[in-house]
Amino acid sequence: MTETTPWVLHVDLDQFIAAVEVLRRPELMGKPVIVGGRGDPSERAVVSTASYEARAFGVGSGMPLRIAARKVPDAVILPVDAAHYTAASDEVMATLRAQPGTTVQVLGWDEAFVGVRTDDPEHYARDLQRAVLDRTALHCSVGIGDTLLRAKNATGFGKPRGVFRLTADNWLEVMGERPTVDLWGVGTKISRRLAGHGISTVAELAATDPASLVEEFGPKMGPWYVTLGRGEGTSVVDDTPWVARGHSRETTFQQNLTDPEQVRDAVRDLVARVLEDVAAEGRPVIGLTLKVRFAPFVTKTFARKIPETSDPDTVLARALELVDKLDPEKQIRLLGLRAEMPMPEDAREGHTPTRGGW
DNA sequence: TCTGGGGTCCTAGGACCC
DNA sequence: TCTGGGGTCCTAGGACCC
Repeated sequence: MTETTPWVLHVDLDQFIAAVEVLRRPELMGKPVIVGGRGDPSERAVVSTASYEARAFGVGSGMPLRIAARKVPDAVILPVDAAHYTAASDEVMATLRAQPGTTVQVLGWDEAFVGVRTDDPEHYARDLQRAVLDRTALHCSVGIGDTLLRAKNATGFGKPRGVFRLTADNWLEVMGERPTVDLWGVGTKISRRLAGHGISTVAELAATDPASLVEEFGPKMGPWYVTLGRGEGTSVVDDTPWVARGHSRETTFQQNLTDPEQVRDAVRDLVARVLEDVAAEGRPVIGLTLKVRFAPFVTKTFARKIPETSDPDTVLARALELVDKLDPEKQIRLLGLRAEMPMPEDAREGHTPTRGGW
């Protein structure tokens, strides 16, 4: 073979948000750092990222900030500074794109797939880690795979600061006995439903007849879960620019809302904020979704298509019509508004229907 | 312990049409 | 009068990811 082998690398920054905060406040090095909400543990908020020192106390992403603060009394709790993380992320992604021969597919602030041709992917991964560290002073882990899925699942075994390879050769050996919830794309709900069919491990899922899951999960998702169990799927890293399908804003009220007029005020505010993002792209609005969380934790959504418009007053009027569907007796703890935008034809073309980031 | 904010995609069921 | 089968569009809801 004269051509070198194509590989998928999954680059994942270690404790990204906490690490970025420590960089601009070196005195925090080695301390338990928790970033979340507005940095006030008495408010309704959750942990975005905890440093490894804080994780040692059992704190993790998604945990209520209040609980995290209780677990680590001396933790330094900081507010989320999205603009700062975006800037740091851009530096990291620029570094990846600057490496010879790479195709970069960004998944979020702190991770990306990198497609590359090489006969020594471990060596390439170490070069990548060094380049990122030299330019941004941030450490990352790298998963190597022959599919996106295997690369993504490999990264966890390399953390922190390491490299791990997962291919068709060792997939079942490494992943086979693990619970299905460890798979990227399978959460707690699906893993429980799979268990109801006698499928608990990755190996069991991989050995399942795809057609047998159609009734439970539908024509696409049933067979797709078997694909996940096998670690298969695409090997193509896709760097075509991302086109937003919509924009949304949400607010959680510190005290539940009961007054309908307050709800209308909140919707006016959300419309204004959503439209800022939509207007920035110069695209019209074609649909609205109002998402409401009632106390304690029940979510309802109300959606409607609307004639294409860029007029803020029209959007506001339509949004307020959705508000009228709410039961005024119910206490509201979260309000979200999403505006959908038309997809350009060329962006829709060739788009692979996938979920959860790819 | 009590659950943020920003996204993506899939499915079911009803309305409507031929 | 009661009925088929196929298709599309829309709404609501669910699940997942970072």
